[in-house]
Amino acid sequence: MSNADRHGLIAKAVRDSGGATVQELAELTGASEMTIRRDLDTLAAQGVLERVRGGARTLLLRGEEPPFALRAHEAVDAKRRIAAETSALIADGESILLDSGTTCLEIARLLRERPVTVMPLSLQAIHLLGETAGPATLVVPGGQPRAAEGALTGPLTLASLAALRFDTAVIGCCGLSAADGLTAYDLDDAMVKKASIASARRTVVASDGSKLGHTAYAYVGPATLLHTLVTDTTAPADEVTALESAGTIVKII
Amino acid sequence: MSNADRHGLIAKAVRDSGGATVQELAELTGASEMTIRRDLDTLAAQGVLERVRGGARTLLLRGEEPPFALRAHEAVDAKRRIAAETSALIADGESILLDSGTTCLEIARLLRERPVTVMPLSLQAIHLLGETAGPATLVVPGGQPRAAEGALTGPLTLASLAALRFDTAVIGCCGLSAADGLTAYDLDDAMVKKASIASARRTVVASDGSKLGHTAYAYVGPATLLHTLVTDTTAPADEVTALESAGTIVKII
DNA sequence: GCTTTCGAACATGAGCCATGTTCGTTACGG
DNA sequence: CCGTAACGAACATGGCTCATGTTCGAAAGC
Repeated sequence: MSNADRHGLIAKAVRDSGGATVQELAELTGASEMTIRRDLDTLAAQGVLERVRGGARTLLLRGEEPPFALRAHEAVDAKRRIAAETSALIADGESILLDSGTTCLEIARLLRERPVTVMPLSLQAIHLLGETAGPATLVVPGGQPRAAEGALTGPLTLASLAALRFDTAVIGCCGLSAADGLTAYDLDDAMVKKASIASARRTVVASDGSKLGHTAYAYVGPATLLHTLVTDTTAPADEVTALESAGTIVKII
Repeated sequence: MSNADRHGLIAKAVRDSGGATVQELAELTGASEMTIRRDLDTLAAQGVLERVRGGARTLLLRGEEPPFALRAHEAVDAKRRIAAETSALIADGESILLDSGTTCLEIARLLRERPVTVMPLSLQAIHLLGETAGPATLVVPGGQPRAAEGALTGPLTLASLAALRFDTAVIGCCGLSAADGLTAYDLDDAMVKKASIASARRTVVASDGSKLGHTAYAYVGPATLLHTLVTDTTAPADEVTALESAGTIVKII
């Protein structure tokens, strides 16, 4: 079992029952108590849980998004496939706006090898595109990063978006439905997504099926703004048909 | 001998004589030819030299700056000490503009642990400040990074600078003299430095002594714009006195 | 004050990275 | 067109780092 797997197990156990003791977690994972303690410290630093004497307590409220460090290791396969398909929708030479989130980070990994211009809206993607001298051209937007998420937001980000026009905006999402449109967990994020869509000729949403039919609390815009949705087979069929009849092209991988 | 040491030796040998064979370099460093080939590939990717059959040729013109990857390992000690002194000049709570370059990267490492707001002008420093959740607040400027240097330049950078005002601008330099003022190797860089100084109440230059009395080709501004210079004992005494009589406070570490 | 938990320090082992060696392939010179 | 030298892919090896476990003294809670 890898380090990340164990972290996932612990986070799930703590979230499901609201808390757990070090002993319980050691039994559950088969690791020693010392290792569990170290894991709990790590997860506490990531904001996944709260350390208490004897164990840990959950910090996550229902409906809230789990932290980036955890999501990055979940459903990697589906994300890779969605990323590959999204990348295939993009032609050489395009200028691309790339949203924050784990799926978009996978897309950044692929775009690095393509002759395109990319402006990523997360620190992780900036780092990925900046450290290797590939054929891709990197443009950095201004902004203030939101904690571990690394998503750039605020007036500097909006100003950078306002100053440029893109061929394609690749957007990740927290919630999408034909009825409630595109939604985000964070108001600042929602503003950035809104401005992103406005600055691009075409909007592609890359999202695994679990987000479809779900509605987060910050409204971005109606589903009719979206040209294409790339998702996987876990997407609910009724949402897919509703989105398609609203004019969005849906690619199911 | 560490990897970086050997790279430094190879780069120096190639630069000094304009070129070298794999055999020569293997003898010089005591490494195998295969290792030398791998090193040459790495250095070629960094833009330090050009690979030719049987060896390598220099790419650097006289007076040009060696690439970032090499400078980062040179005179680390002096840079650390200059960085520490520069950091000491900054009060908690200040908002700081941090220039690109290896010395400023060391300063970023120290500022990470301080309750300050930092806007770094290089990708490396953004990454450093963004990955660890320290007390420092990170603000990212927009811009286009210049290759391996990671220095942000262009209209987006200038716009970000124009939108903000800072307590202190910490500037690295390529050349500084009382007569010719502050100079940079790159015109875009020079424009950013100029705008940086204009956006800050106070300008601190952090530079090892080798840059003093030296003049690069892109003019930034007169030495009278600088409030404080932090340098080391290798700084030429006559330049130091000339700068001091022009009104700059000089700290020699 | 007693018990349990905690975490610092050290031991250990697995995995990774740098290096070297071998050998078939490729490029240049005659 | 052939011979020689260089090249680089593939594998072997060894050092180093990182994760894990163990021990034990300290600290926290009952």
